[in-house]
Amino acid sequence: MSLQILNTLTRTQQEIIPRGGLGHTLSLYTCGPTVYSYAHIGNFRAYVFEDLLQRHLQTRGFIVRRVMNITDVDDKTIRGAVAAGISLAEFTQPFKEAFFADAQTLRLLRAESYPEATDPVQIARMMSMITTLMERGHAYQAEDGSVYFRIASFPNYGKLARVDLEGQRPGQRVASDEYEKEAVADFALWKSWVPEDGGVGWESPWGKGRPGWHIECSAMATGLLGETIDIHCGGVDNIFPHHEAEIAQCECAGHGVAPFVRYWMHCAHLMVEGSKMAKSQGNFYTLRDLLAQGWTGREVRYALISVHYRASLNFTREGLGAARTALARLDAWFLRLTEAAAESATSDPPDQSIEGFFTALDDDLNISGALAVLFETVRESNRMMDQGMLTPAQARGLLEWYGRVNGVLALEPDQSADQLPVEVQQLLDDRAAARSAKEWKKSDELRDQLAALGWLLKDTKDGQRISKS
RNA sequence: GGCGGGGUAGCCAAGUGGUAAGGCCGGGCUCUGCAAAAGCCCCAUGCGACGGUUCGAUUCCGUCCCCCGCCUCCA
Repeated sequence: MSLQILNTLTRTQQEIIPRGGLGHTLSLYTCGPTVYSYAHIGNFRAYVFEDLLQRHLQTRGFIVRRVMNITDVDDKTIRGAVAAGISLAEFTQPFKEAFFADAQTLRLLRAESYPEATDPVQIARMMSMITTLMERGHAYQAEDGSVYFRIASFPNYGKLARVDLEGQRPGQRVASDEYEKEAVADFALWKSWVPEDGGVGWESPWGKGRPGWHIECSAMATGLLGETIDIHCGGVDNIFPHHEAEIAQCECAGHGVAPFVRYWMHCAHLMVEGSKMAKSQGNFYTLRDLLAQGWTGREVRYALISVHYRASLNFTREGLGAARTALARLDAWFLRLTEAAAESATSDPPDQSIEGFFTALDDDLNISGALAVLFETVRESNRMMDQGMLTPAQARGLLEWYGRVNGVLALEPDQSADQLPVEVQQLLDDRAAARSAKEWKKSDELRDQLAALGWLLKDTKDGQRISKS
């Protein structure tokens, strides 16, 4: 089966074929963060989905060129900078750094580039696009100095979201401060400077101002990936108006031959404990919040990745707990398999059926089906090891398979490079000695001492295993 | 109102016109000096409601109910 995804544009499932044909580079544009604050767990749901997509594409042999933008100028960033009395760059810098740190914690693959909206190169490209749109009659400057996209000039507007502008005539929704626009739905390409913008602004042919949000993505996407992009991802809330606007801008400013994007993919939102995540409800989490609660990046990753991207995800404490338990099971299985394979230099290929992990993902990233294959394989091979029926070569074959599986899931245990504290190591050594002398009472006392220090001890047939409790 | 996504066991969640994957929780057992851990087994005559088509529907059709999102630069 070929790799297929549900294309928002056509609302049908389609095989992914790069623009240049199979074997050619596949361009992937993923909407990135607006760095006015720490990204929240809902943002990361989208990024984890995109990571799964990229990893699976690569596993299937696609050569992926991915770009993710950083929006570092908009209403919120300006408001934050002005409120803090610092420059826009000073304000956004820590949030940019936090974003990359969080992305690493969640094991997200790096994109090829992370263009920033305030980059002079990008600003210049935005102005160039706006100029073209003006020249072609797709944009106009209003009385307030702002430049707007003239939606009436683009009959295809609404094709992605399938909205009918006829049904949204100006009326109850006209904001009082938008009187200068020709039509309500016209959106800003260039926002003219206002006092609230403080020191933020760029000189342009239309006066001092700043770019509109939609034009940022349009300019960065086409500038780095070309006028036609293969796949463009984002959250469902971006379908309208953001992505609709991007289509309008790109297809009107470009050479007009090809579509801006060939495959649109959108992930659903997540909820927290059954409710919409909102600051007012007190269920608004950043990754940092979760780490502070004792969860690890890979546990959060598992919780986010294990629900199909188009289904709304109910993010709960129970779900995180389930992630922790399931990961522990995978870890234990991997360790056991590694030991079973130790004496084998060769590997026997596993049953072909476990390739079902990948064919499930081929079907619009059916992660549930894929995980089912993984856990069935875990149970079946555990059963064989219980019975002493799994040969070392078979174990090695399974390990190699799991290596490919993990290339997509990225759920391996964290590297615990840290040395054990000296006193802990001493207690462990003492206990090992006591155990070999069968001094159970002393052994138990030492275990209690370790527990008091915050260490959890487990006796396995290969000796003591310790972890932080 | 318009557009879109959903309602499957306590929770999360696949899937098929032919009698319900997987994960977590729970129960049982095995192993172990004990404990913990780990492993195996069990766990929905039922798939929002009501009609219809069919030999047979959770899966197809119709009607209805409920949840979530977008239509206000929020993933």
